[in-house]
Order: sequence, then structure tokens, then C-alpha cells
Amino acid sequence: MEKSLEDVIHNLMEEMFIIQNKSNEFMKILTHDENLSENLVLLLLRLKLYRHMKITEISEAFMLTPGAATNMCDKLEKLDYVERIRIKDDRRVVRVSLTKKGEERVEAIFSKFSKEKIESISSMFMEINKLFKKNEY
Amino acid sequence: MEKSLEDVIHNLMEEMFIIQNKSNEFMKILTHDENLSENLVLLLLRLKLYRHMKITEISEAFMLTPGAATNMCDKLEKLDYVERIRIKDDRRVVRVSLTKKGEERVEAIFSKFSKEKIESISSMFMEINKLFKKNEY
DNA sequence: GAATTTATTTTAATTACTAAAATATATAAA
DNA sequence: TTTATATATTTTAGTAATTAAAATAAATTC
Repeated sequence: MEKSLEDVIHNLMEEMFIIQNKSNEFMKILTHDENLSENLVLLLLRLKLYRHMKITEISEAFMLTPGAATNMCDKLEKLDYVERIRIKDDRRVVRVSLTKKGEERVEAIFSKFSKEKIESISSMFMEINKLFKKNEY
Repeated sequence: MEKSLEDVIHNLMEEMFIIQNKSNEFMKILTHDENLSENLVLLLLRLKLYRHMKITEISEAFMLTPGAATNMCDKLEKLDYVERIRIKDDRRVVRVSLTKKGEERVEAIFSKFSKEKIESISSMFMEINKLFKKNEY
């Protein structure tokens, strides 16, 4: 039986909002008790993962203007969680990376999960990404 | 071979950010060319799906204070996309719902996707939610 | 070496958000 | 009933996040 356009849109939204709720729930656990905004926590994690990022990369990852990215880094720099290094090959570029204190903060953020929990969430995310790869919008 | 805690955290973040990127990409397509913030678009869609929402429900869905939810509704009301109705059983509660113009706007938002595209994205989202159900954080 | 491009920062203004007080209705207890 | 307490939303005033555009500075091109 053929579904109407109305129905398929309805289905899409239904599934989309379940995902949004689940995603909010996860972010709430991850950033819970952290006195940092969600984006600042995510920036710390990205810096942990990628080792260093340019301001433009940060602004793209968070869909913000470079000015806003500079501002986020200022805040984390004030807390001594990140440092800026002008790269010698091209001194226009800043390389933002975690300090020792920043690394420790990232560890603390994940300490609310057991290793087993992290592994199971991680493999679920992997499955999700397999689906993304198969389906491209 | 046993993976270190460092490694499993690394894996989790890696997969998490791919999901975040994909999600950003989708939201960009969805809200592209719309002169409304991402959250205002998502609120229109939620109202389309649920028919009506209370202010407290909106604030929970978007993880905002009730004051912020009131403000979002004010903006959409000014555009004549939503209306507020005090429910008669309990006049403290407002029921926010789409106007005819709001319904049309939601249709317009989805007109950037073909029916087939919507169906395929929808079934991918369904698969993702099956994974969520199996895995609970 | 002058003009153009690229990367980041700064500035000023706007927008989004929060916390807390105010308003209004509902419920419960005396 | 009155009074107190609880619930739902709105208002207010202040703060935080964000943008657009100008400023700075280094790199590239012509």
C-alpha cells in the first residue's frame, strides 16, 4: 500500500525527533556537572581526538563564524585548557591544542562512564555510521 | 588484543564526531535558505508532528528554560506560524499549535526533498533507532 | 614592491538564553 | 469559605553567545 507524502514526512520527523532526544540525553550525561557549555566540552573532545585544530576548522565543525571560534578558544585558554601556537611554515595560522590540564579535563569528562559502557556506546555509534555510509542524503 | 581505555575513548569520540558532522550536514540542508534559526525550524516540525505542545514540553524538547520557550513561540506567533490556545480544563496551560500558514511553511521546508529521498532517509533513521533501543546508554 | 588573498582577531551590535519575580489558575487543608 | 501551596506561563533584567564587518598580519601573485 502506497504511503502519502504527508505520511512519509510524518515518519521522517518521528524518527528524527527520537534521534534528537537520544542525542540530547547523551549530551546531557556527557556535559552533566561540567561547568562548561556543551560546545566547549565538545571542542575539548575534538582537540583530544585531532591533537590540534585551526580556527577555521573549529568554526566549520561547530558551524560558527571564525570570530566565535576565536572566542571559544579564548575561554578555554583562560582556563589553561588549550594553547595557541602559530605554525612556523605559515605564521597566519594558529594551531590550537590541549594543554596538560586540558588533557586531564578530558579524562575527567569520560570518568563518568565505565570502560565497558564506552565500548558498547562506541560500537553502537559505529553501526550508526555504517548506516550513514550506505545511505548518504 | 585488549584495547586501552585511551583507545576506546578515542574510538568513541571518532564515531561521535562523524555522527555530529552528518547531523550538521542534514540540518544544514533542512534549514538551508530558511530565514529561521535551526531551533525555530525544528519547533515548527515538532508542532507538525505532535499537533500541539505545551510550553513546558517545548522547553524540555529543546533543553531550554520555559522563558526561552515562550520567546521562541512569540517569534513564530509574530510570523503567524503558530497560535496559542489556553486549554479550558486548565487555564494555566497554553496549547501551542501551527496555523494554516505554519502548516504551509512546514510543507515548504520539506519540498527540498523528493518523496523517495524522504523515504530512504526515514528508513535509515528507523534503523538507527533500532540500534538505540538495543543499546540504551 | 604593490596589490591581492588568506587566517585570525577585534569591535560593536544583535540575538539567545537564564534566573528570578510576577501573574494567573488550580488544588488542598483548615 | 479563606488561606496556603503548587503549577504553568510570562515578564523582566542581566548575561552569554553569536554575527558582520573592520583591523591586523602574514603569504602569494603579478
